Amino acid sequence: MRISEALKSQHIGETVLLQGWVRTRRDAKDGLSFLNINDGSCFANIQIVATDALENYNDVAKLTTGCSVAIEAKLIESPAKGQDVEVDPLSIEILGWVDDPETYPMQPKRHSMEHLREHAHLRVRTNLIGAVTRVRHSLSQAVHRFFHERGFYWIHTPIITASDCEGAGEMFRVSTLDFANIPKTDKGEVDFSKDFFGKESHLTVSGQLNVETYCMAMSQVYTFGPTFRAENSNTRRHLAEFWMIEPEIAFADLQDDVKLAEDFLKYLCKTVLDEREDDIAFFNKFVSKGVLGRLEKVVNSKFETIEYTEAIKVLEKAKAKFDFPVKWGIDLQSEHERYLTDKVFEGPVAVVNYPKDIKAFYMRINDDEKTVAAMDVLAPGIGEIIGGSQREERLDVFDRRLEEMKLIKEDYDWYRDLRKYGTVPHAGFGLGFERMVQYATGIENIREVIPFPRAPRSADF
RNA sequence: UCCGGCUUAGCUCAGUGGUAGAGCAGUCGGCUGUUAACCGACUGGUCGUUGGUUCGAUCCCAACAGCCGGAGCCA
Repeated sequence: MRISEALKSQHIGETVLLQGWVRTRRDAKDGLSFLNINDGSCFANIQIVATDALENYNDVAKLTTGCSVAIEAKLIESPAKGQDVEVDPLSIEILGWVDDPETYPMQPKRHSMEHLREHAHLRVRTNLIGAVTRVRHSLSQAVHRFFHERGFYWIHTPIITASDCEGAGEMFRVSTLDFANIPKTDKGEVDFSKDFFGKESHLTVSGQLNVETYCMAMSQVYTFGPTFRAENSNTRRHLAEFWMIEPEIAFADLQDDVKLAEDFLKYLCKTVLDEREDDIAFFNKFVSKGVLGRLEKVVNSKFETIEYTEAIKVLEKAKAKFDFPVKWGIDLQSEHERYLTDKVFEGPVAVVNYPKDIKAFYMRINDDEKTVAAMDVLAPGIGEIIGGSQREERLDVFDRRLEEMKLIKEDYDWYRDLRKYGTVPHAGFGLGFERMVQYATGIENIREVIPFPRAPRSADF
């Protein structure tokens, strides 16, 4: 039986098999030891009251943090404060000792995040990373459930791409060429026709262009998978490998897109509150004091939306001093985003209709010819958590935009086909999954919310 | 990549131009059910790396690496 189940008082009196890892051992006196056991099923440990009535009590009294045990357990009402249920063990089988307990890296105390990262294979045995893992799981399940309940299809877009037009950042090269002997063309350039795919290929930076094709038949689709950026970003908000969720909806405009983002974020936050109460209580107490309130606020309050042009006016009138001067046409800097989320709205806010010059080629030109139908959802403490837009569905307008941005039309042939053949208004957005986990847990550094973080000069384990 | 700070015992941290300390962990002993138990003893360190200044460097200087915070790129 999992410990989460065993802790329910309805099982008192039952004899069950519990299996897990020792978190702490306390000796009350000679012949009486308390073991706290955790199996990952919930935040709480279960307490084992071991006495010298056990035939191997001498060994049990030597258990240290990290040892694995299997316990034939009678669940009883606890006579002491601190827990309702505890275990009167019939037997304790020691499955695995800890070699050299003094150097076991996961001690029952607070560790630095750096230390935990250096032992990424063991850090999940801590309260913190265990709780993150459960929240991350609940969120991923909620992502699929949300879309499934609304009739969206999950599209498995490719990880490897030879299309050069995703345009969302530096890419990792995928190649089977021999670095020591690279084939060259007559002009002395690398001859990618000799490479595995017959041309340059990379890891995807976004599944959006691919998922748009499926949207143009299935109407409501989404991707949820790994994404790669070779940017040399050294911040607490960036990873080289991260998971992204990208829904795409047909017969929809920017308002529909904002509404979808709002419903989605609310659904995710509500799920975490419903399913991971114990873990969120822990984060709220020890990691980030306000995280519970922030989640409840997202669930219970209406989403704020502000026009980019209005946001600029608000920032221009702001008493706060900004390092970057505010004027119409600039991209919002971190300090501006922070002012909007923390001072003006005190919660997540969607900023819509940005100047076209600072946004991507596929975004739909508004009637004013100066802005595009883009939206960014900004969250306190995270910054940009969602970026999305209504897509340009008019072929002539799209082609003009490509020309303006000096992009090569032929590179976008299959993407342009979607506008040639039965085009419809459509929109979508991207949500950085790890940023969502950060928001839900209050964890400061993104490297703590993914099991094995990949970042510049960092790909251990 | 840029700016600032940090790097000392297994962990979390004090500290000093004359080669180092605490708490926790560990080991041993004690304690009539403990809750990160408590009490006593013991064990434990080429002070991030490389070079320089100095009679002498863990301490001052430089470079490098890593981490943290901020910025840029973005999700």
